[in-house]
Amino acid sequence: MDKTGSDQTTEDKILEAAKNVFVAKGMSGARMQDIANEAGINKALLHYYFRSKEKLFEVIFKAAVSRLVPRITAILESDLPLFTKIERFCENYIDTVMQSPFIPLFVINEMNKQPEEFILKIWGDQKPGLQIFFKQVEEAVATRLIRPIHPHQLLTHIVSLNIFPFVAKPIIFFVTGMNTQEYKEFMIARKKEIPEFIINSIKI
Amino acid sequence: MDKTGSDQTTEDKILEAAKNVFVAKGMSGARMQDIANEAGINKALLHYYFRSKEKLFEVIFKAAVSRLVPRITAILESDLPLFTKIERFCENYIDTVMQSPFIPLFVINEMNKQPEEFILKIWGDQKPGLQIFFKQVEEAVATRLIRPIHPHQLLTHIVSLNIFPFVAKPIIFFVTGMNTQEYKEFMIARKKEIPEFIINSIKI
DNA sequence: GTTTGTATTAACCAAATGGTTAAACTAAAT
DNA sequence: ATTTAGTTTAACCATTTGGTTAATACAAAC
Repeated sequence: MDKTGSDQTTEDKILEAAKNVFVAKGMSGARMQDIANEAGINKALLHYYFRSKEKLFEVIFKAAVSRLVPRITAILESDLPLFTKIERFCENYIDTVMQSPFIPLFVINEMNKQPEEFILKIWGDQKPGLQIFFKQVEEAVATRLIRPIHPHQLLTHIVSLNIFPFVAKPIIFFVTGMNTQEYKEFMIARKKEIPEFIINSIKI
Repeated sequence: MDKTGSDQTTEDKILEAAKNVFVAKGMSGARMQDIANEAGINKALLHYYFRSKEKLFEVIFKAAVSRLVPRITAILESDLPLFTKIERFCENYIDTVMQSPFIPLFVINEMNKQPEEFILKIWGDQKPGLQIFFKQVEEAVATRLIRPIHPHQLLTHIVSLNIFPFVAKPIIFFVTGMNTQEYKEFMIARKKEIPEFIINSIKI
């Protein structure tokens, strides 16, 4: 099967190419011929391996989401102290996304396109177990460990600070004049910058 | 021209419909027939009024961007004290976007699709005048008004906290159980929450 | 009522699109 | 060498797509 010296299967080639094209054009805008071109294969193979555009998309979507969501919610659901939780969340999130930087934009788009379907696909009919985190924040406020802040606002701050810089990459490059290596270091630095920023803000 | 009792021109109907479809499907994925359907008009009118899909898209893109970028950079370029600047930026930004909540996602997508073209279209060959803000942050650090923080990191924090919650609307709804009115109040509250959060973090 | 300019429509067009089909290719097993 | 199973290809198909065209409708001016 492998006769060109490359060790990538046709299936893997398709998945990689499809990911790039779906990210660039969205599901509707992506062309099967473009995916085939990018993968360096004949278009009929897309159907041979994945049956339809929709199914191909589904595979990539599932892979993206399953890489992100479980470990993120696991941290927030754990018994760790609040500040440790924030630190772990940030470190974990940024590490995860740096390995697949397309995920935030991809997930954001899908989430906004069909919100109900998106949520159903990821969580079914359950709710993410964030009550533990919310209660923890409320307790920390009540015991004056942290300033008064609504748990929803705090979670939004945390997630915003972690996600947005990935989708803002082009503008960060432009505004700061960073190159690729500098951007990478910038994002790695954020693993500590963000929790420090947050904890400094809420700590009494 | 107006014979149905509605005071919207055909052109306005097209623009509104196109905005919705472009936001939902992206430029590639948007279908002219879908836009015509949403506007309740004959497809040929799209070409009569706007010549081509690309030109139609351009009009909407320009309108979106011109509503956001100038006032945001103007605040950062001004002579206001640093903390006032942060407060003004957040208040202004959230007010602006709440009037056209589709803008962040729209702009984020365009920015990531073709970064160079995006930047060229908005700024031409100039640079946004953010040096004033960056120097201000450095001075504030030097004079121990604020904790040491890199200006690039601070700007990224500020913009992240303001933009992301708009594109995260579906997940915020889901995770918090908010309804539309509650979400609106939540976002209005952020006009004060965000600068407070930031200033508490950096202030010595 | 007629003319003029603008707006709207339905039909049409060539190209693009997702998907299908059958033949050809490849490699392993016999 | 032949058979088998899996992979790949080029051609094909019906439908969709952005855009065009000519006729019709509409409203204002004369």
